[in-house]
Amino acid sequence: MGKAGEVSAAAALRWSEWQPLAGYPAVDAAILAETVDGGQAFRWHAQPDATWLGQWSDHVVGLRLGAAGRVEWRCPAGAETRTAAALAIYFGTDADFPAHTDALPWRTDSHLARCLADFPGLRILRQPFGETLLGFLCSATKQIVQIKQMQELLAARHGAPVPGTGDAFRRLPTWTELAACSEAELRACQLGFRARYIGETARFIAARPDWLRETEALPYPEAKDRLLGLPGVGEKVADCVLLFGAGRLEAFPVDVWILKTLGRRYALDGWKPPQLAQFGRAHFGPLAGLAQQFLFAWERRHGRTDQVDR
DNA sequence: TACCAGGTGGAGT
DNA sequence: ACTCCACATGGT
Repeated sequence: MGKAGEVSAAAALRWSEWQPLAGYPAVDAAILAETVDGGQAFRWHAQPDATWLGQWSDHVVGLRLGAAGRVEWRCPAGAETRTAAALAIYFGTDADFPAHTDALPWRTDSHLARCLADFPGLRILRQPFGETLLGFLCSATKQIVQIKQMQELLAARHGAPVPGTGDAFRRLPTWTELAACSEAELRACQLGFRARYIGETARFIAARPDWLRETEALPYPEAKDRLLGLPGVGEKVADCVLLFGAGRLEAFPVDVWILKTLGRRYALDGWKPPQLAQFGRAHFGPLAGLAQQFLFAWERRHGRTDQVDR
């Protein structure tokens, strides 16, 4: 299991040819890394051959950078057609992120302008709604590397094999599968106190087969209200699920990094998360969640230490 | 070794 | 409504 297992599994599998990711901008390696491994998704792993290996739903994808920063992908041989369709959704290749980014108030916000310039091409992923909920239920006071480890343990121990890959890859468990797990089994996946939330949420969702699909389809305020009713889901997790798992770019999650960056760069030190969320919506507008991702990435790159350079 | 991590919920003011 | 704190556990 773990990274070594994935490497050998990836090597043993018969892969498709590499092909360009249509409709995706040229990026450098750091931007690609920030996009797939910067805290939106938790199932992408850097490989020793400088490719990325990622999974969502029953999709398995390799990514690499080709000439001139063009992103190329491959998948298990035979899955090319359905993977191409899934990639378009996942990476939002039909969405106009250049226009979205240009619509942010960077012209009157010099810090935002600096963030956009630092991560050209960064965008918001569109992940499966239920898997996004699981990932962010695991995220409370955990580092990204640990959240990734939890996802791998959950998939390895409780997820079904990905069809067409032998036993090389496993999906994340469905909510129905999670509902069948004991809390001890969940805790054994390093979930800690999150195990109870995940177990209770799983039983709630498993008893309501249409609940997730209906919630994903609702307008942002109603969808958020429903998510907030789940144990372990508060304002921040609900907004992450809607931003990264439902394409709601107005969702503005306030985590510890956004708390820091708004305090340091916008002179809002001491403001509470609810106030900051309101500031975010008012200042950044209907695409506040997209702005949030640039601020988050910039602060994690430059703000590790406590310096406050204005 | 301390402190921190893409927080939440419940108890006590 | 606001504040404080327990909750598990590995990274840095």
